[in-house]
Amino acid sequence: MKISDLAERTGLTAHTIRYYERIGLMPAAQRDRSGHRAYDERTLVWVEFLGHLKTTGMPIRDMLDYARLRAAGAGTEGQRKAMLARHRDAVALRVVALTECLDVLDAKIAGYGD
Amino acid sequence: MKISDLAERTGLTAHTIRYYERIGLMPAAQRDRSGHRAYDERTLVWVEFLGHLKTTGMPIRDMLDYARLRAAGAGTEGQRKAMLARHRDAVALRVVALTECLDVLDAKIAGYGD
DNA sequence: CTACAACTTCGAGCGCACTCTAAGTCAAGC
DNA sequence: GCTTGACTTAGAGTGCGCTCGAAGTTGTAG
Repeated sequence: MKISDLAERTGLTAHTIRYYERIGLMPAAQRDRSGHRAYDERTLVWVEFLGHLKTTGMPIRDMLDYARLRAAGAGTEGQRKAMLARHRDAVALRVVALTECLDVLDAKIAGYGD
Repeated sequence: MKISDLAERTGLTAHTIRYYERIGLMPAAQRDRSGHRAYDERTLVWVEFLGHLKTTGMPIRDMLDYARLRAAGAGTEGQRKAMLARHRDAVALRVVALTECLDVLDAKIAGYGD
């Protein structure tokens, strides 16, 4: 898979994918004989997971912490699990806050009449 | 109410409140005899409402559109209601997306075992 | 009278997450 | 053989939403 294919399948741009590699969010890509990046399905899964973290508002610096633990391999599972659990709880709180805001918005909208 | 009081009651800083006024998110404040900004309860309500829009991810440029309609007064209620309704729907979609991501996170966390 | 905190304006600076440009390389199709 | 287009690098630029600093004024407490 070339960078343009990965871009299409993830919704990122090739620019953004190179940026992610540069800052360490993605491991250095394999290269084909002409020096172009060549990706496999495992990379796709990783980028999609990063997408979930991004959707839920995790800052890149935290994704980097997670990526570094992942790169460190065995022995870091506990820390990774704890990180994700903390993040999960924060997201759940945000869902509650958003739901409350929806009520406020609905009330305001209703207040405008027809 | 002085700017420091409004700051304390809204959780914003005085710097941010002046910034909001500068860009047009808040109407030019009344001044006391020494030139200091003096706020009433209505301003507090407005800032709290801006807080709801911010919490739900509305960009400042959209808040500005809303603020301008509000400043224009009567006759813009329909547009304001439509804006809020569109925003409400977008927020509802985000809540759904976040909830789906929570499931993904839970699955991932469970995958790490104990 | 003096010290001090809180206010004022203007404008620069910052952190985040991209986003784009320039200049160059390479493989495939006509 | 030449054009086309996707790739490569390094580094600069962008938009958002603050955030801070400098320099000056004002009201209150001791």
